[in-house]
Amino acid sequence: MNQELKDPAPSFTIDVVVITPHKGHLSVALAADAVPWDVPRNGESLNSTARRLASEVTGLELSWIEQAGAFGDAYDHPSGAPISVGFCAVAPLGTADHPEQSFSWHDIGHLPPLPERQRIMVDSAVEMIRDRMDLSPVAFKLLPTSFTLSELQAMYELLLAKRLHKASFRRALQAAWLVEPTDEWRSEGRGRPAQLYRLSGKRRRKARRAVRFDLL
Amino acid sequence: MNQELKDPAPSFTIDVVVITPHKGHLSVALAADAVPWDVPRNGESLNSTARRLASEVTGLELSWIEQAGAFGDAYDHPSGAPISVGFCAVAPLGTADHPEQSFSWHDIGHLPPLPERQRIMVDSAVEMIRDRMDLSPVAFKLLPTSFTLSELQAMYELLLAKRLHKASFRRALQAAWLVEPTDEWRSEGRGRPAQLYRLSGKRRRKARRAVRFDLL
DNA sequence: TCAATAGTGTCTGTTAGACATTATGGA
DNA sequence: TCCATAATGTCTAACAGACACTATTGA
Repeated sequence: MNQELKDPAPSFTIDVVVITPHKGHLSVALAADAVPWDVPRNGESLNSTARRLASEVTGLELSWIEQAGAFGDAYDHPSGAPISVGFCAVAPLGTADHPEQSFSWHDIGHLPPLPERQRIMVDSAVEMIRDRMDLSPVAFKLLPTSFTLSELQAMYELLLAKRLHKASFRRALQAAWLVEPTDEWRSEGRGRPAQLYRLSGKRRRKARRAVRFDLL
Repeated sequence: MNQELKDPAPSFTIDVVVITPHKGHLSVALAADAVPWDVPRNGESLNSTARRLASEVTGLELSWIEQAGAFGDAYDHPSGAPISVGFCAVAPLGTADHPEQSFSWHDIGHLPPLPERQRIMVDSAVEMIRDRMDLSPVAFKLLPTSFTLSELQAMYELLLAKRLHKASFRRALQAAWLVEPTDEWRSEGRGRPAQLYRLSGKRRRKARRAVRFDLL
């Protein structure tokens, strides 16, 4: 990364908001009270720059990372660049338990003061996850590869910030052929042990949605 | 606009894909076989630059214009800039009937060769409209302020590229309190005249959507 | 009159959500 | 044993889609 301003201001930067669940909330990785950012190296694309940054932050190859857009109206940015391309990446549960050198994780509800442009980016990244979770398996990428259905539901509830109906949640999941059971079970304190599931690679039911008018 | 390269390559450009319905298809405005683009003037924000460009293209103040993201991996762009911020704007039916000086409208199914970066932008803009139409009144912005329900349905069918059920469409529309009738009627050739409606400014029903798993 | 389009009423299969019940472990 | 959690079955209201029907105009 290039967080020390040794060069003149670049023409644009790539900023990556890496989000992971931690202690029942969403957390974002920061370095020196700023969202990790860099500029593309020779011939590097926007996406591959973002992927490289994300793997530096987490030590993992993240499987969900998407562009959130260009941000330039707020000029406060560590680089001095006129615009920054913001990316949103998600890391699975547990990533925040072992922070990489020079990064730390912060609850999105209690962020330190950030450069204005990056504060807007973090908000956009969270909103982007919420908007896309019914079209993209982003909620699954925030969990380990195997998980209980209760954990999956809790993740949906965390992202959507509302309670869901257990039976309906599982029925919809089953109808979509989205998960498949493993032969493992997990006992978590009291209560009946839960079966572990994983995201199924099989064909999905074709989405037979009616037109909705859920406008604001 | 700044389509003649008199200055050195800017650090980024604003490109605006203006889309309007025309003869039963979607059309996009081009100038000299390129999507209109410019750079922000002194102190101009990304959004206001895009709005200015869009009004130069259509002669109107467009009410739906959103950023589609930053595009930089395809280096072919008239400006020579390393990245461009793409916007998608929609203009109401009829806009393409009276083209402004130096702009022309092209069916998105039969576009002339465009700079690679801009071809990707046009695809993204169309996809963006499709993705957002159930959360944003974008379909209404592609119609005049008053319209028949059949016209509205035809617009939804054009954008979604599939046929819709008439009775269901109207029921959902009514349940959402989305439109209100005017006292005007329109007779279009043969058949019973249709009542004109407009987008209602009233409170919407709160969207009581279940969780969907419409993943690919 | 026929043709064409607007608009509505009814039926049926599907589904979301409420509720209840069974299953299975730990304390 | 009691309690907590997993998992599932049943009922009901709401709704999408199919179909048929009426309404109203121009040719």
